[in-house]
Amino acid sequence: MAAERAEARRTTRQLALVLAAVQASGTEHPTAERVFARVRRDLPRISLGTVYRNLQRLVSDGRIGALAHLRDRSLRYDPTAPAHDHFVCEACGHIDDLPAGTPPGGLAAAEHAGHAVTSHALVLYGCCRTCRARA
Amino acid sequence: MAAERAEARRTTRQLALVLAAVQASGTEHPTAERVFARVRRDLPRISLGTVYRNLQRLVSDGRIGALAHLRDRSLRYDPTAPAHDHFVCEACGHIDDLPAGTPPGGLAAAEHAGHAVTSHALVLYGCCRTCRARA
DNA sequence: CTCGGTGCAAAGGGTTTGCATACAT
DNA sequence: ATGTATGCAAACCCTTTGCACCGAG
Repeated sequence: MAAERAEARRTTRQLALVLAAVQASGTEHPTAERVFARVRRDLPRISLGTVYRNLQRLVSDGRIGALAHLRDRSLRYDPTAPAHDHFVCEACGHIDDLPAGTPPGGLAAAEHAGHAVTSHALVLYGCCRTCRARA
Repeated sequence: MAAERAEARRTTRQLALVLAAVQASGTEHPTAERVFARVRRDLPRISLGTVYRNLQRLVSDGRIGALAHLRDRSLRYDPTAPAHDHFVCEACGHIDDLPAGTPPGGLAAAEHAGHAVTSHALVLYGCCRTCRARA
């Protein structure tokens, strides 16, 4: 499920720029399309396919994180690779990172059922600080 | 976010069978395709589009639940409408329901950041009881 | 009789893939 | 030189939609 073989992987301008775009995205959690738009400013001839391929590689190499469990089922990327939870504002769509701290709620129940839990994905929904102030 | 107007909704054989199929699915958490296959046994001429439309309606009417937070981004349906968490076995793919009990882990952090949390989705991943026994 | 639901088929969008070429090693 | 990564475009998958007909109320 992680990188298996370092293999003969080349360092291309495309890969570097895709990584840079995600790293520079802060808390935006960009979609592939958005990363594409950003990288395109420096490399106008890059293709969406290449962006997807590099994004995939960076994720499986553990260099960036992926967010694949949002309610709208969009696929987003995260400069922070280690697993952590997220808060999604239903008003503005902003996605905030949450510290990975506490263990997930259903853990005890799952283990009581005999399952071994190795990871989890948690998304909180609500109205963010900014939107609440605005209302 | 829920049903807004009862309106003039008709009870068709298709709707009833789609509901029945989900209700009979136990803990399978079927995809639309699977519901389609099942309903087709009784109504060979039903179309996938109709299944999707009825599934949508049943969800927004709160008669069944939807699971849109899986890592593989598949969309699944659940006879249990009230929100609850899930455990996914990475070995066999089985999805188990977890009691809705405890509040989610990052709650305190999110509220500390000034966000108002109204709901959440939690999916635990690991190896289920059965697969562990098998190994 | 009405108009909401259905079947069919085509459209959509987001992501992946095949292929010839370009380029990192 | 060697073979990986790229660009392009077509293919894919899953879900949604448009439209004419059907049938529940």
